[in-house]
Amino acid sequence: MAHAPGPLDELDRKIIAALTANARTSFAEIGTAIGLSATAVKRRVDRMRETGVITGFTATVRPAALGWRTEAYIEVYCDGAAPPRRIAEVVRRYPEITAAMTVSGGADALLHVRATDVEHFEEVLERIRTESFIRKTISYMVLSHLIPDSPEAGAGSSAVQGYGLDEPGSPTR
Amino acid sequence: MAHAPGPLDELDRKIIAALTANARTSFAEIGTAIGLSATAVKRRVDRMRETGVITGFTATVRPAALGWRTEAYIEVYCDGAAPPRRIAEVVRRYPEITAAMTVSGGADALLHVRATDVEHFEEVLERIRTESFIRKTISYMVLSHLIPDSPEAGAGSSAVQGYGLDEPGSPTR
DNA sequence: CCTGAAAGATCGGGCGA
DNA sequence: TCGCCCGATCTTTCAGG
Repeated sequence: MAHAPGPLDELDRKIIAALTANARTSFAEIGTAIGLSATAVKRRVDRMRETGVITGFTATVRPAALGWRTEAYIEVYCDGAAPPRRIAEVVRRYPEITAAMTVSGGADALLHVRATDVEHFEEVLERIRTESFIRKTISYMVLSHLIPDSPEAGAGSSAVQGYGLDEPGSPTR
Repeated sequence: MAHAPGPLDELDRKIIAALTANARTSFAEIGTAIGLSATAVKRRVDRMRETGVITGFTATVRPAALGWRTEAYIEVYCDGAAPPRRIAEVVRRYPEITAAMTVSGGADALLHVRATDVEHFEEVLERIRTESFIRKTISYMVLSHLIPDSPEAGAGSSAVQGYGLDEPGSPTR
């Protein structure tokens, strides 16, 4: 939680590369790969967590396997003074909203939404549109991913995920 | 790599929740938490990796700490027949493009881009705009994230990340 | 499908260079 | 900062219900 990132050397970067490739790689294995002892690797990892460079370790899951089969981005246009704080409060109430940010350009905010299916998405969209300060929305349904593994992880400062128990109970079947 | 996801029971979901919260949680700990032996937990995790439910384990990193301080979404409008395959090929050549997808709505594709700074982003954008089939682009610079931890991980079927050694050599300093 | 046992690897703290 | 040492814990395979 400290905040003194301090420059990372090449060893730190290699450690990060190893851990992003596989978060469960042992410190010993990383160590032999980069010419350091397991202890030294662990210390560096601890320090990077301390300073907020590494914000966590997470399993990546195929959302469809958990029942989230629909994905969309929503541009949000707000009334006059749209205080980001207000938007943030509202947005946090939706488990379907997995990312939200203010943006420059036409829209005030951009939301990333996951839903079980199109019906569910429509329901979420309608709920969002009734929020007091929202003037207009434009939705982009995601059709297909062009990059097999779209990282995007750590877009904010991710540490905990936890989409999985929120809503859908129907696996791939 | 097999593909027969087969329904997940509640135990599987709890294991996923534990591993997304912290990918380095030991099987033993997960086991005691959900009332299973470490062996049983491992077997279930192995199976879920096998069937593609869990696609990998990754460290989440604060991009700014690695030198990626600028983030944007780009709507791409293509000429006439815009074959997704063609777009995918091109898009894969850009290390700065961390996610790309085809979308319904006005635009043909939506790109997520990370750059070291605004100058770098402008340079990337200009390169993208010279691609043969692109007619028009609209950029949204990300100003601030409204959800502290925007998961988004596993948007596709993530297993490896690896942004970190591609370009920027300048840490936080 | 599960548990339990056992061998080897890993973790994590302490200590000295 | 590092590497080495060591007890506790974890991983992984195997046998058995």
